[in-house]
Amino acid sequence: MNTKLKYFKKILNDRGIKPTYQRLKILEYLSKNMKNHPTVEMIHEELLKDIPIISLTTVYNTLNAFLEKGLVDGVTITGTETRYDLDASSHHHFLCKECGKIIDIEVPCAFAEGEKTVVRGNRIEEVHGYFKGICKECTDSFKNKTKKSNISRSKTGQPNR
Amino acid sequence: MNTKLKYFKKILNDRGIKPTYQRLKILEYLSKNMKNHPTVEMIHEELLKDIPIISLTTVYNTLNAFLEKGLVDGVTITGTETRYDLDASSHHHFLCKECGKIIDIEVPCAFAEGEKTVVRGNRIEEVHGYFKGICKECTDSFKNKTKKSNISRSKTGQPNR
DNA sequence: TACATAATTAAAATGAATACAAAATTGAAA
DNA sequence: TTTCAATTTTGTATTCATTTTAATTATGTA
Ligand SMILES: [Mn+2]
Ligand SMILES: [Mn+2]
Ligand SMILES: [Zn+2]
Ligand SMILES: [Zn+2]
Repeated sequence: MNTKLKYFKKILNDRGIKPTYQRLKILEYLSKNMKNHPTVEMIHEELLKDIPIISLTTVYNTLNAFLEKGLVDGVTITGTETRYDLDASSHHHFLCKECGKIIDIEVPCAFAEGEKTVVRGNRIEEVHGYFKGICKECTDSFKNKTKKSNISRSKTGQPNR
Repeated sequence: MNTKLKYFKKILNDRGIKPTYQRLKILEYLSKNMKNHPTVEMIHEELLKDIPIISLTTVYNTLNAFLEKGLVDGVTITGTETRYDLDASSHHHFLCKECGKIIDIEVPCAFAEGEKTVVRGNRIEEVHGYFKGICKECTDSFKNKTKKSNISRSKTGQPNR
């Protein structure tokens, strides 16, 4: 049997989740898409290629099971749907308003690092931090576009519209 | 005319929002419930007492207009619905898993305070930070319950169930 | 008054997530 | 191997927040 799947099997067993085929494939997908923070829809869509009859409900059920056992984290940042993250350690995210991608961001934060577990008397169990803005790549590609149009203006002598 | 409503009228005018009756009342409600972070439903429910035919759509429309003009902030923290906050300055929140309330939390954060506007090359436009856990009041009332049952046990000699 | 524009409303549509019950699978015990 | 209960998967229906659409109403101006 696939050595990777054996590894995933152990992970599920360790968390007290019975390792079924669909659960293994969902876990496999998550591990391959660590940095994508996929939606339920994305996971389902992709798995349909391998398991043509896997139901959306199963993906929901599985992810909820994973959530309960702390195997994954749910990232609610777009406001419309939950994104799933196999990295369940508390870390920050950045959502690009231009290209829509969600990336991990490392920032110094005593709360995320678990150094402080209480704020003003309130006991912290979860820390959620994220930014919205324009990502590096989108900023750069905008600069490039501007530069190009400057060149074309200098050639034509026409102002940009 | 109500002096407060005149004040709200100015606020809307300054933001380029035509001050209609329903908009003024929604703004008034928000100002009275600053610390509540109400849902659309809560706002609608309450306003129905004053304006028996105000529609849920109008509340949605109005809040979306307020959001666009930066008059309010949308707090998505429960995962199910948006909570609205007349304090649009970026600040942290705490959601109590026990009693469900959402409170403002002041924490030292260079990003929320606007000192840093870029993280690893990505341009920040919004900063969102919140915690989930057990609030001070709920923690205290749990302690009290425990203490009480200890007293009652010492009186009755019976173990707690 | 008449017309244009904007705001409000009710009704319908959308979309993520859950509830539910039937069918399929699993894993022992007999 | 057969049996049988427990668990999982599946498809469908439903819920719930929010958006869209289109009709109605209010507002302002010529
Ligand atoms: Mn992440
Ligand atoms: Mn607040
Ligand atoms: Zn981008
Ligand atoms: Zn509480």
